[in-house]
Amino acid sequence: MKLQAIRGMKDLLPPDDRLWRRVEELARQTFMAFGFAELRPPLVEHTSLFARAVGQTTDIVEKEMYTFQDRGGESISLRPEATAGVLRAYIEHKIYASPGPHKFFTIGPMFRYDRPQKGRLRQFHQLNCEILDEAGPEGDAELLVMLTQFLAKLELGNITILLNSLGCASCRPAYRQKLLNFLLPQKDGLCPDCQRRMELNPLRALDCKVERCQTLTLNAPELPDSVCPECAAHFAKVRELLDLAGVSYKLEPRLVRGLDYYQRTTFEAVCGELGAQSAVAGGGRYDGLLSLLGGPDQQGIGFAMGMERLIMLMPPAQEVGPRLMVAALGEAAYTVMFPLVMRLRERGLTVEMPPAGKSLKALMRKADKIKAAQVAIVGEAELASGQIPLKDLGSGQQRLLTLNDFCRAFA
RNA sequence: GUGACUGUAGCUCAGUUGGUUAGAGCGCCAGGUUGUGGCCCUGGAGGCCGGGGGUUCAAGUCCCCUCAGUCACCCCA
Repeated sequence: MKLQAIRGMKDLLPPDDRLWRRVEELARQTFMAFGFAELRPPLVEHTSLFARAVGQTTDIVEKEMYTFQDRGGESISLRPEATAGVLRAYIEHKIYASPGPHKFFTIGPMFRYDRPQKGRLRQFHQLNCEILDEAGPEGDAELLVMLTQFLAKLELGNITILLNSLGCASCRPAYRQKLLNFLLPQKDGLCPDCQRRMELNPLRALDCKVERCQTLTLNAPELPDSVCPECAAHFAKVRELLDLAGVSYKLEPRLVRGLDYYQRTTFEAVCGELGAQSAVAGGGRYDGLLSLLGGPDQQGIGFAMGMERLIMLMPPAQEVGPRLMVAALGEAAYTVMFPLVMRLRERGLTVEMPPAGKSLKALMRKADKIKAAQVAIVGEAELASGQIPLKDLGSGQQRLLTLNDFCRAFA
């Protein structure tokens, strides 16, 4: 037996649990203020759902999914992203029949069989938001404002929003051809990856990291100049609303998303401190995806944030000790203090009471080690006098309280 | 899937051209100190040297394989 976590999958250990809770609580609070409700799809879906939604030829579907047969012989997969499951639920439960827009958020683990590195795990966690049955640019803007507000509340700093428009089903094919016409004559000069990209997704050649490819594509046609008037108007309105809301962003004509379903507005939130995996959030509009999955002819837009990447940008978690430690010297003291401690806990106070068998020195060392804010020492003498010393470990000050006052002190 | 670097105590790391019984600091436990912690002193526990194979009289050290970690490519959040 291998006593070792699966590669690329990590245990969440204290004190980091505090960071995770803070992110999740802040996310729920922020998303709900914008009218989002939580939708939790299963972690596993039919493989065909992801193949259809994410794109048959994407790397995610082709080589990164955890796919296996269940005992009934069906091909099922661990979700590599959240949108597909949310849309499936939206269609299956006919949520589209009631008036939109509908706003959902999903928080949880995603799975991709990648080679682990900084900011990249095989089980990672995303905060995911979708607005469905929303065709107008107001939805795009609202979502981006919400994302910006959330990142600001986390006080991460140094994050840039990159914004682009990919065009729609009617104008993107023309652009794609225009780009291919530009790339084809210099195919031999491009890196092997870009030559492959020309087959699969030529737009990706635009953000290649190889210097030679960047030089060769310097004068390549760019998206915002090539989209149709409708897409251009949509994009202009999104930017106008963002300006009104005071959201700053950077236009990035070469920003391309890797999932097939994105159209029109796309965006990414990046931070240089993260190393190679610099995107903390990414998303965009996916008009046409609902109908592609057999749903209604409604539009949608969404984003996902990588929780591990957010947390890497936060200051490290500090151990926080209990508010009070009761040091009971001897069984008699323990018996008296036990019900009191239980009552304090009932009120929500964090209280520790180690077993009675230890020496005073050991108890005091423990109080220090667990960083208790205050210590009450109770032994034979205190029981006899009815006076309990309560010591503040920060200031070193000590005061005497009766048992009654002691309980009241923490009310 | 490709490449580079790294695996020695709970943690951070030493360990010589291969050579006796593998070390340090921190942490942990106990004592110095019989009811007041942090500092100091003393003692103690704790190691399949990631795993397997090979070379050798002899391997933590050299070679091969493997697993894992880290970073980068790729991909993406």
